[in-house]
Amino acid sequence: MQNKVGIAPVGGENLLFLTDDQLRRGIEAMFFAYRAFTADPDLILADMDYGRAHHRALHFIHRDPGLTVTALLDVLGVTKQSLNRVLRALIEDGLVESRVGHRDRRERQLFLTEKGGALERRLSETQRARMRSAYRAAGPQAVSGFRQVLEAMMDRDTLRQFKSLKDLPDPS
Amino acid sequence: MQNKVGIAPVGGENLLFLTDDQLRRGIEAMFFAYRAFTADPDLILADMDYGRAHHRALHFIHRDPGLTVTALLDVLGVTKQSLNRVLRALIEDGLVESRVGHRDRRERQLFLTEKGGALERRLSETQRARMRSAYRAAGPQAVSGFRQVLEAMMDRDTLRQFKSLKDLPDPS
DNA sequence: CTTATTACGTCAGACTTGTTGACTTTCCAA
DNA sequence: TTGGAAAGTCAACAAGTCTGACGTAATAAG
Repeated sequence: MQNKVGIAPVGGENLLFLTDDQLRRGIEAMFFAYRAFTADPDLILADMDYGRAHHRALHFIHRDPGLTVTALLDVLGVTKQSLNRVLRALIEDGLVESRVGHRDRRERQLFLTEKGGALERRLSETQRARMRSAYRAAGPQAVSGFRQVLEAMMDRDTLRQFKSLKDLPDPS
Repeated sequence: MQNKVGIAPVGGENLLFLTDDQLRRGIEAMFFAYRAFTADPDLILADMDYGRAHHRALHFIHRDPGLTVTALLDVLGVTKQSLNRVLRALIEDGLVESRVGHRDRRERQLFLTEKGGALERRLSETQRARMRSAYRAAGPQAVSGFRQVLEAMMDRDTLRQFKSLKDLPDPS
């Protein structure tokens, strides 16, 4: 079951890093890094009545203004009932605006209000700062590897979703 | 606020990758990759009455058999009330054994039973398989960068915790 | 020896985030 | 005009987290 040898059975390269122990270290690094990664926004959100779910909604509405509820549902991978509660709170508090779709009027298109944009910036800036610092410390080559491994970890559908995310049209 | 230029103000290197847009892509990659990363164990756990919290407990008991409840609390970063519920279920179901500490009899030392070890292996093997495949696809240099960036993202205490984790004495 | 502290366990109550299932409303399209 | 898709709503529940309070046992400190 376990690979005690530390050399992959096939493949000509030096694959010492594929020992179970090295893989376990990678798994643990993901666990610890993700916790650190979410720590800063969580601190801000804890003061308000919001949680991580609200942050995620704000993030994806910011990066693709006017997206429909279904599209948001898709990218977040939760049920509409779950998202609805979050969205309702954000709309009631005036952070998100829900407009009737102009092509298909059944659809709702979501936009951040000025207030919503302000909170999104405040949240994402802490996360960007951490990421920027990590990128700077590790260097360009490491960043490239970081991105390569993360993408290779995604399943087909997730990767497709990730790749299809458009660039920000207007970095406000 | 936003860095539209795309070149870091200081630093002689090519720091194009530090634009806000590149940082946002990194943030999203973390989000999607972490979701994929936990998907396989979650599927297995869903069948039983267990969740991600049980998996984490099994993982750290496996990697450091005999650790005390306080030590586990520390590494997981949750409250004892939260952990207690998880631990009680695992002990009642015969996956974890809690022995009175031989040095300090107030302490409880935690061990996996054979049954617990079997589940831990089943869970971690799916995660290792994904990580192995990602590592193989990305190559050794990318793996090195991946690890560097993840470590650079951790805060001091988390990094200290991560570094202090011992290697597995007996990869059973 | 008495007292304080530590480690652990437990009970109660709350919140966030997720789930299913059932139902209504709206509205496009055949 | 009617069927079906998109969206929203309500109810009930579960996992996992939290805080606060309390009890017990064992060690450490005085």
